[in-house]
Amino acid sequence: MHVSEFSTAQSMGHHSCCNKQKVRRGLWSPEEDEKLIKYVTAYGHGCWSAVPKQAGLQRCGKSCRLRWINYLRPDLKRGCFSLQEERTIIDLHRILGNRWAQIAKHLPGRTDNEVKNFWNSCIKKKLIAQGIDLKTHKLINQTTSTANFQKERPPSMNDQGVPALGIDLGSTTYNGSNSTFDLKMNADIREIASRAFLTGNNCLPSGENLDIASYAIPGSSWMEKLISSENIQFSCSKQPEQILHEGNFFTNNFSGHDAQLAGNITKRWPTIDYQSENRFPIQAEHVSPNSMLSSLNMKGSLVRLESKRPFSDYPTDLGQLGIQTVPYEGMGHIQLDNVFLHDQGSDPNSLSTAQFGEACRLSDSSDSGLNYAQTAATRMQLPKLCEIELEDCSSAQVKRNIQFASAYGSYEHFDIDLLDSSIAMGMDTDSINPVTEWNS
DNA sequence: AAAATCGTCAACCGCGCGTGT
DNA sequence: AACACGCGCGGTTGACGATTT
Repeated sequence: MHVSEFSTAQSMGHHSCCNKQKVRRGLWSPEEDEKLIKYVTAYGHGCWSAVPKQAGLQRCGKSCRLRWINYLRPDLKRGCFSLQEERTIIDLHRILGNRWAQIAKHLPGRTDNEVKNFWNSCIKKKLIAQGIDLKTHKLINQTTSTANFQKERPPSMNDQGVPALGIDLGSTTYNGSNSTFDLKMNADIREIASRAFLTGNNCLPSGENLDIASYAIPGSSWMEKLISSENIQFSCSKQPEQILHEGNFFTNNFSGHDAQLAGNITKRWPTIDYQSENRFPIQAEHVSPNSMLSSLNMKGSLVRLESKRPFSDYPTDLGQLGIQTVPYEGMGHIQLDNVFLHDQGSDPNSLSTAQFGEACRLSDSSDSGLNYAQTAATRMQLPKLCEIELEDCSSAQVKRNIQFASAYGSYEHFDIDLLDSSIAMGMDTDSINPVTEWNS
């Protein structure tokens, strides 16, 4: 492939947009770039197939489009991927597979091509070196079970890393006697929280009401400030390294909701990234409407709902669920956008927002399905992709989960998409007794 | 020092989907 | 209904610089 090469559509079988003209192929010259930039900046791209002619380029429209999207667009980030971006890619790949365009949408300034290249040239090797299966993201040679779930996840998800989640600590400075650092809620979770806390109704399925007053936030709450996009600044006389290892630092210094929030943050404070990035990314899993983070019992990443049949096939009347006779064979994969996930179920008033890229797993102790009616009024919308995973829990639990999912189906508010049923779920279906209780 | 191999990434290719005729 | 067209996507290629042999 050389810059000077010309070819014709007839001889090479190229795109229809190249049919009637000789087109250049290969790398773009600075002159070509300039022409394309000038044209698109002035007139927009409009119909790509018309661009080369208008811009005076001997390229096909497709090539112009690609060059613009992947290289010339002004909003591209360039440069190496940050650790945070890498984790986001891994987390999303676990959920989405090789859907690079979808993944790239969650990485501002990055293109699908860039993400794909990064995955193929870099991340892939790391995961393989860690013995992680590239499709399932589980450790190779380890059976699936509830107990093993945490261990099977990529290290980046829990113990060492931070998915793109709710709260970030900004840059930290230490002047020899004091550490100062900023806390800021990221845009995703702020949007969720603000709709729940401040606006209320527009985050609820139609016909439901939320008593906002019952979730009043203390005026001095961090949460309130964070939602309003303020930085919260902390200062203390310890070195950052010391703080990192003091699990009770925040709880000793703040009270009430703030202390609980802080305590949870502190516990999840990772220790490996500080030196290199001078940042404190935080894996704060959930923020609940009463301004607390959700229970520590939350089991990490929820994100997948599986069912044998298209979601819409499930009767929305919970009483009819017994219709399914072999619910697990050839399980499909349901992707729920705008889903709100219930916490472990102990307190219907403390529903938590499942964070983007993260999820709550419906454990055996979860009563999400059973409590559904009770808790419906406090559901709110999750603006990002979310899925729910059925783990190898009892069939009764699976049934509840399906009820839970099915209940969502009764709301047009939720946008439900059935993905390819061939997607490997990495699920140990043998450990489930699917039929006997299903019909009960 | 030269050749071989590796790694990265821009660019290409073919396919599928949506839309218009 | 059938076809043409444009677009976006994921898989793949190949140029080229870096590293190893």
